[in-house]
Amino acid sequence: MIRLGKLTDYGLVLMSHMAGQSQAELHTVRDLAIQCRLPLPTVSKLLKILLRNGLLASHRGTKGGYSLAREPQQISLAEIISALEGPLALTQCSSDVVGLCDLESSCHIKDNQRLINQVVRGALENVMLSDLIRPMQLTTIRNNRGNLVPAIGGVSGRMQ
Amino acid sequence: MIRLGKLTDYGLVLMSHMAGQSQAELHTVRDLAIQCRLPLPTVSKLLKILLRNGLLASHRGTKGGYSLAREPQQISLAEIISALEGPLALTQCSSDVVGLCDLESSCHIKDNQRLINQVVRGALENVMLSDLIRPMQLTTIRNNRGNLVPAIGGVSGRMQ
DNA sequence: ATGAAAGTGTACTAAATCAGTCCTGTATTG
DNA sequence: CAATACAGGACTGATTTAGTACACTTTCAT
Repeated sequence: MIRLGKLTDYGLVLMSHMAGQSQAELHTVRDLAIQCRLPLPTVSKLLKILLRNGLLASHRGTKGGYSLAREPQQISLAEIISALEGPLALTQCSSDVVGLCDLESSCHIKDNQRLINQVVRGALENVMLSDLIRPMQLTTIRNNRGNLVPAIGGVSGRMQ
Repeated sequence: MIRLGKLTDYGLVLMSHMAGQSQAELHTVRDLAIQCRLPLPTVSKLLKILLRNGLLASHRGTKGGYSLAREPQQISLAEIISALEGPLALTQCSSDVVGLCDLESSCHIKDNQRLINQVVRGALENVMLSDLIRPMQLTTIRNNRGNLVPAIGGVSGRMQ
């Protein structure tokens, strides 16, 4: 359905791992690689990307390492995923040149892409990193059309 | 954010085009290719896939062609996208072999992937093909956590 | 001070995936 | 039965992704 790259997958593993421990704790690339069973250079690469996108904080030198920039419940999957998948958004419209698509009025495609993107992003913005490290349950709510939409519900029921 | 392949994009163009006309109308590959300005073999390939997934009906022989299998408001983007993107779901977990990820209890990754997938799919299941062929507006609703979630609202306001 | 530990940035290569094309076959109509 | 149009699968080239390597900077401890 939605294809997350392997690297993104690894990124989620790493972030989840760090989220499972005290936020301030520093994790070296080496430790993370060992603990998460991932190749070290790859882990390094991922952490750099996550750092650049403001999801991690780093400390250099001996005793250095990475830590989460914010608390797990303040970091959404949308952030992690878009950091790692790049800001690619959807495929560029069939043609960036205008006037090729001469249908009467159709080809709202570009708008639609933006829309689809927003819908998906919205869904992912509501799943937090903290949701990944404890039992979850998927509940449903009704949208303004009356259809059921899946939503995350923590075990502690923060319903309103 | 989410990468739809070029082919999927084309597929949406084709489906939208057909949705813009009476449902029963037959469209030949050739006509669709010309009208949508897409290469004919590619259109052919896409229609075959959409057919196999039950989104189109086909009629062979002279005067044959393709038509929508259902009404546009009965076909969700989730169906179209997953038909074209394949049932790939998310990347297979880092290892299909168990016992490699030896963290205390972490690595709910597999579950999480399923969850993320469900959330995204849920969002896309509520955007219908018919939504793509007329002005739309994106509204928001609150989920059970109190966060705002984007949702599709047709111009005719089918709020409840 | 100095050296070891650890992050930072960039560039490159191999592998996997995707887009696009072609060809051969089958069904339907007139 | 011939023309039209769908059906299925195989193949190729290009793009993207994964993975790796290396040269550099910062920090800490002795």
